[in-house]
Amino acid sequence: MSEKFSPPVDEQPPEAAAKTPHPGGRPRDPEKHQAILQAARKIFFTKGVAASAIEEIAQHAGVSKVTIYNRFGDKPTLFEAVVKEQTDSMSEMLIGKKAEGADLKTRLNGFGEALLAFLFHPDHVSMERILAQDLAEHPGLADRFFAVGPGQCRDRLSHVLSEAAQRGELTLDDPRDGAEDLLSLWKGFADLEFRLSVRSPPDKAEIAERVALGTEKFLRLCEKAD
Amino acid sequence: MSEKFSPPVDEQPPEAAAKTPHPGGRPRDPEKHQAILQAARKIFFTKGVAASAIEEIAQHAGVSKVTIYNRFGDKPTLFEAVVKEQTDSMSEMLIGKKAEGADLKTRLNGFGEALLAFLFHPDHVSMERILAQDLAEHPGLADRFFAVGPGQCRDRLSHVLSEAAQRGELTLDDPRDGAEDLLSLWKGFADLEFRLSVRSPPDKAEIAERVALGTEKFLRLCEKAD
DNA sequence: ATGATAGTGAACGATTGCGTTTACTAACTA
DNA sequence: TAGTTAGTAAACGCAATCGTTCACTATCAT
Repeated sequence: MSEKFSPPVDEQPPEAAAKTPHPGGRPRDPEKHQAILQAARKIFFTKGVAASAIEEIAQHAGVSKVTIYNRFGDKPTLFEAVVKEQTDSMSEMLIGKKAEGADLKTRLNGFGEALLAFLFHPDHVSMERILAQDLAEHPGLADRFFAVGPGQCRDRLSHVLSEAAQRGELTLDDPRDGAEDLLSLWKGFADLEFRLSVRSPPDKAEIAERVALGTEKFLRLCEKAD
Repeated sequence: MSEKFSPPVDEQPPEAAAKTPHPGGRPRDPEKHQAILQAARKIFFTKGVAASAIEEIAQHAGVSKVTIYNRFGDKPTLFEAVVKEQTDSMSEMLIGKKAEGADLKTRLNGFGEALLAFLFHPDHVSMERILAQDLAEHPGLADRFFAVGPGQCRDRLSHVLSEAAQRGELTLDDPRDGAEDLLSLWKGFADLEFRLSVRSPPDKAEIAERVALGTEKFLRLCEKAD
């Protein structure tokens, strides 16, 4: 695997795109880019990186194998592009859900439901599986992924709790530990079951129920923690 | 991968071993069997099944490649043998720790420490990583592994809690849910960090601290749950 | 000693899949 | 129309690895 987490070689900064529009010649088909990433995600996350053949991805994307190599240059680089796309969408989701609402419980539930819907999505479960393997082989990547993924997620929740504590809405020793506890209660045993393919992905209702129960337990825990 | 979870073809029932001792000919070297499994575990759990070469395992075990094929016949079968060995040792551990002790907290802590020491061991973390990938491809295996692994673990803890509830040592709606909560609090965020190779495995002291904190929170939760 | 099984080392055929090259067509600019 | 880039299809060289076979040695029971 590669040692970097960088974008594909051909990717241009959004602003530079205007400066270097079409130096002449046939323009790239933007749909192909998406098609490749989509197919790569599906294949990579299903069979694992090592077991995935570039040619299969090409075929699945309706694209020539050479096109993939021209655009991404490498198998590891293609994989990193897929991972980056996924983590970006997670960041977007976390920003989108500002955890607004009337009381604390409602706010937490909103945050938790959005988060679990993302974490328990088959695509994400698969990615975590594959990525864990990859990170074990390349320790350098682990911290970088963790920072933009689970770490960011915990910190954001921790911030929500911290604010609530300042407003006197709950008592809390350490917002960071609190966030970890809340996340653990939300995910619970189901997390393991999804990862091991014992259960099929949950629907909205099941997620809402999990989150509600978890939030309730967490708040009960805080009341007694003063 | 293979579709079954059965022992290697050559394995004999323990009793039959006396009946069919040595029909003549050179006896098998029992040390080689262990050496192969040990090497296979190391290689499989480090690089993944697909990326592991039988020849490397053979070399690492100080054994000829043909010997492996003669004994296990197949790569998937070898992998299954390794997994079986691991789950067996987990069952042993769970039976060994009967969760005995003076008060409930001590008993739970004893159980939790033994369990986490096993779950957070690098070998087990690696196996769960690799296995998750394999189970995703072969759903039939998932339930069978879950039953002898995490499922058994949860049920055993659930039983401990249930008994305690009957003795009036704690109040509990559903021992099964309680067990899941307690497990979640014990594992916490650290579980994810180990799986993603962000943190190195914990020592006894760290485990004991995690477990103590988790147990405390859980018991606090139960007191308020009546 | 004889026959049988276990084990080794080396070579083999077959397959797979990476990444490249070649020759060709398609789309766009000047 | 000429020049340039994007894309395709097919074939190639190359390395890895599976699972097998062969010839040979080692270790046991009778």
